[in-house]
Amino acid sequence: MDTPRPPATLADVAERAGVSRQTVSNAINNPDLLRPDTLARVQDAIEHLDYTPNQAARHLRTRSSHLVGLRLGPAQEFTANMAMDRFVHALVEASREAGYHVLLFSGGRVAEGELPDPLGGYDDLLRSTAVDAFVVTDTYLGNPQTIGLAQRRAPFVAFGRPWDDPGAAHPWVDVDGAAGIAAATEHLRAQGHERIAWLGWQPGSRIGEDRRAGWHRAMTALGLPTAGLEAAVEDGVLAGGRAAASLLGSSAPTAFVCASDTLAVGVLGALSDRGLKPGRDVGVVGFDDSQVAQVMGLTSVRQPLEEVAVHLVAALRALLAPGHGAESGVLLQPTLEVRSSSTRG
Amino acid sequence: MDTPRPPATLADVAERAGVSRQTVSNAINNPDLLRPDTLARVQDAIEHLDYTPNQAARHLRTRSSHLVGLRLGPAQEFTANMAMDRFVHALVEASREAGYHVLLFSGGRVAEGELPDPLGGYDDLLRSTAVDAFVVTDTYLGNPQTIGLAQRRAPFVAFGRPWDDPGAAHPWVDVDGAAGIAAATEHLRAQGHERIAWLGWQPGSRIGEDRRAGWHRAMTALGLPTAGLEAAVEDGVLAGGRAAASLLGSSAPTAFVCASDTLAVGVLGALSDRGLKPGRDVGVVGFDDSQVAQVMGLTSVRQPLEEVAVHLVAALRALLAPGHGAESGVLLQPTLEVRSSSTRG
DNA sequence: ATGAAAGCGCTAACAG
DNA sequence: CTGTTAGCGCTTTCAT
Repeated sequence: MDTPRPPATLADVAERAGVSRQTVSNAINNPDLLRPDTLARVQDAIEHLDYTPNQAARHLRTRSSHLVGLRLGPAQEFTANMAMDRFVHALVEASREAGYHVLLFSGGRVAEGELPDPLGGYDDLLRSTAVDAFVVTDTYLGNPQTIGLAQRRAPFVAFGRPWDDPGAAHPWVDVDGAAGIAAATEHLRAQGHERIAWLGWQPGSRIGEDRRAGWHRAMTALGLPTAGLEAAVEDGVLAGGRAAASLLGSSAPTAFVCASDTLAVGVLGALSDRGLKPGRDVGVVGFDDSQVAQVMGLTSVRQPLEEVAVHLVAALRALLAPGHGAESGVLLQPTLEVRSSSTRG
Repeated sequence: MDTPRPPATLADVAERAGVSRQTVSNAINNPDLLRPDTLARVQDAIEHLDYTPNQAARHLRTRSSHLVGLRLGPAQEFTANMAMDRFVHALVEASREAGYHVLLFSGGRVAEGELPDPLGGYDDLLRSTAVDAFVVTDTYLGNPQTIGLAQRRAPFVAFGRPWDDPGAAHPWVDVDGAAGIAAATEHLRAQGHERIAWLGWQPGSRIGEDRRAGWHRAMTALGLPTAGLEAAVEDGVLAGGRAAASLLGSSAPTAFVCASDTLAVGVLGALSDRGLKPGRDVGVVGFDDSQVAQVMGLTSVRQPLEEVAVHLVAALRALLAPGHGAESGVLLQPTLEVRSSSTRG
């Protein structure tokens, strides 16, 4: 009994307001063009008829869906998606404020032994005009997709620097991981530590190398030794624990800066095995401020994902609405969330 | 130099194949209607022109966007979103296989002191024909949105039972939390525990009450006492730790079953404070199999979210393509991920 | 089995 | 400032 009738259209509103369809369209998209009284009449009609513009029609006409595509990687890619949840939230919120929605898609299931197609899913969405643009997040893998997308002239913005292609023309936003790690190192120094170890990933990840550089740079600036104080392992709790145990045995560090929360949790376990208390006895800092860090009282470098999302969306708007010049690269500073794992007392 | 020309349309394909537009449309949507040789010719043209149907046009014509809306709550709602990430992944994957994409939206920022609008965002998306249907996840709050959506005749499926409305007509999928907790309780009994405590939430949450019932039922069936062996606190590590400490002091439990991983982490902390080792000395089981549980070696009840997503999408298809009778309610069984926190040795 | 006509609801371009 | 005309690309009649 409630609303069995089909939704109102522009024509319905026009008729009720006694104007043409075009005028209604203008009332919505260019209110300034209308005389105040006409505008009021139209708005009244819109209200009464509970009118909402049909997106499909608008989309077809304007060739703009107001949708941005975000590909969800085949889960658990390395370490990055510990923060993915927060990022998605932030992106949805920032997009909403700009009048966009976020369309999620997957690259498709990756068959056993096959390499995932770095462009899987992008092409169809774009050519079918389902989305206006993409947000690309997994640039830490190297950046095959940014290259591929650029070749296809696909509008996109990247969360992540174009490490391997300084001449890349697309807009990007990234977080200065090296600076975050340097701040963590300085924080530990301020807590009285001098033998501060780096627990990072095996070479091959630009992000990992960047973070390590932050540690090394800070240590050097502080006049502290680095020799024998680092280990590179795969990202995992067990691997982190083993590496920490080994470092503790060989070079007596009193603090650890880690490339990820996962590794830091491993360190925590190694400390516990030796009866050492995090914070009081040995300082530990992780990276990503994941739920795990929050729950375990682990000090961690936190990426300003909300801010990242806002900049990405701003870049998108600039990209899609020519005229607005875009910042083509933005590097944001992370913050250090200090918890008990790095403070004495 | 690559693809500056606009994407091919149906008409382009028709011309190249020497048939009418309609025939091309049929080749795509009803291939059976074409003679094999015509079909081949058309497919050839499609291939050569790299044609992809324009979604906007199809959407306008068929009144179906092939998009399902999923609202992201204002972050951190209670405990549920520890698993949200996994669920979103699963839903995207299941949707893809059914030819749908997932549109994320937010309820809008909730102003200080205001109640969030349970229907915020839904209405516009629906009336603007931006989405075909919704997946509603936050039914644990009670279910104002299911009621509101039902009133608006909005097509939707729910992850979560209609606790307060057994007569609800919408399709739903849920996980049998009580059974999961009962299995956890039995597991602890099999490990030799008899004084198994329940650490749950304050009354008012149907989900919380359901999980507690699973513990109580299992304890009774096992002939074990429950008196003095339970506590109800707000969901948090600190609260969980305090409650565990109190129970340990008052009634000497040797194991804890918890309503969430968060509470279980609190228990772990309390044990550590007393020099007790999880597993060996005291058994602990959490709920949700979050990253925290995986990283800390916490035994936890795991919801089969992939399966949930598949059933939700199946229900959606049935809802949107009348004829296919839908199952209107599905209750799935969780599994117990056994780790060191609940096993001796 | 294929084609022709009509129109989904909207907005860009031009007239008035 | 407002109205008219045309058409975005597709699919649903209905003929053939």
